Amino acid sequence: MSDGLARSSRPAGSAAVSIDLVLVTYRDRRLHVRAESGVNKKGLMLPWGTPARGEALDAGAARIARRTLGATPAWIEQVGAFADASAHPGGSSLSVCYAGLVPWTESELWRDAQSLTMLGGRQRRMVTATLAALRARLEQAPVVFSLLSREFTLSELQQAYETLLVRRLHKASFRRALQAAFLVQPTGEWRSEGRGRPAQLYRYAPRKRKNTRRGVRLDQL
Amino acid sequence: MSDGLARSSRPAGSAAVSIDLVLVTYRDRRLHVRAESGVNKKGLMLPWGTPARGEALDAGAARIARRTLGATPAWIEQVGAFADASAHPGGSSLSVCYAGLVPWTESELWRDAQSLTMLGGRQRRMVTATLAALRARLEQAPVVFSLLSREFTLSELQQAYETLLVRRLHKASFRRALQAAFLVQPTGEWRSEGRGRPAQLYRYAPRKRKNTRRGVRLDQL
DNA sequence: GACATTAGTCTCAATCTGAGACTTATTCGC
DNA sequence: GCGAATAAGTCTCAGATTGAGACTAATGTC
Repeated sequence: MSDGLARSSRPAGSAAVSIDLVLVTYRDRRLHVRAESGVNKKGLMLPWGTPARGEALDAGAARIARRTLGATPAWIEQVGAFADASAHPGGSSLSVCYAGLVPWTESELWRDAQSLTMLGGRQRRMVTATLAALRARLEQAPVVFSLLSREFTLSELQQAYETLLVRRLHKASFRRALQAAFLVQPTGEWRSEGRGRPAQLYRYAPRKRKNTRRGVRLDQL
Repeated sequence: MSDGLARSSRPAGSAAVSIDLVLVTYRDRRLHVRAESGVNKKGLMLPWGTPARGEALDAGAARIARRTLGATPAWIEQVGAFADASAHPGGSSLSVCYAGLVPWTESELWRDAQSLTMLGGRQRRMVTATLAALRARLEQAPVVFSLLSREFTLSELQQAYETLLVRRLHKASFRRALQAAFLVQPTGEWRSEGRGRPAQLYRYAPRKRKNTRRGVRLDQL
């Protein structure tokens, strides 16, 4: 039973619609999500808005993202529609959730993705669904590269993958796969991060390569 | 610019919402989608409905699927929300699309998934998105098994995979992978399909097995 | 009974993978 | 300045995985 739908005085099939964003960034082995304090200072809420007249959903999501971040996310994609009983900060009964990925920028508004218990039920579910969707999409779209700044070290890249996958990867294998996929290009510059040998900087620069279609994987079913 | 939204006289952010189903089945190396003739006998339309008061989206989709098929689909999952300018048979401005998978049953209403040009623009996009989503989900959820009847031969199973992936698979490799994944169980019965050696019948019966986590695949990026 | 047809199996070479050790380059503590 | 600590980047190797293609098995057709 959807409180939102029941509460409204609209005809059945008509609903107050919101567009909600899960803006994700990565830093230091942690994912962060943009959230600010809620309507009446109680709890937190995700950035959200309402589709303008005649505005497509994607365009609306991009607009709200720009309003929130001051820039368009490196990657944005719809996660799905959510309409459960739990309340929405704007009182909408149906929310279309979008994931937006951006490189880290300094801000108070990033919250650790783990500790988002202060979100409302619907928005909390959206965060969970978004993170699951990102993990599932990892191998099909440049999700991880959208989370990093334009130049990054291979260790950073690997750590970002490890964070999203919640498991460790083998260094040599990871780099071998990366090399075989022609995904990155060294910039020629190096970054010295405190102690240890300086790391080569890379840039995401995917190049065409022959389609290596392999058999189906059935082991996750 | 969304005609649907612009046309309506509702306040911004309020929209007529529909739930649209892409009911998919498989037979004989072909995918089929349920569609019937449209509102004024013009063109085709997907089964759709309107969320009931206080009804969750998933529940609504299941209800419409039952109404259409007389039974609950083997698998049902949301594909996403669609709200573009193109018209919807019910005039809704926002449609939440669900994919529903069922084994083949004889009916006039199945249309070849390729030749659905007579659908409206929005619903045509939904079909495309659904098929893409199914292909992407193939390795994470028992998509293919939901398309087949309870008992099937391994050749049928492989052909269904080949249809969804739009490429051939190697017989021995496919069976090896299947065996390693402990996904199916022979029923002990055999089916003689005209000429050729009879095939053993199998049933989908996934068994627990140790998590074989492999490195990331980067070659699809 | 020969042949076409489909199911199911087997072998083998090539490729891919993960473990772990190894080399290189830098900072830190003294 | 020097050795230890630390992190980047490379290498080797054995074992697992893969695809090609041949091979055997069981059935219907002529």
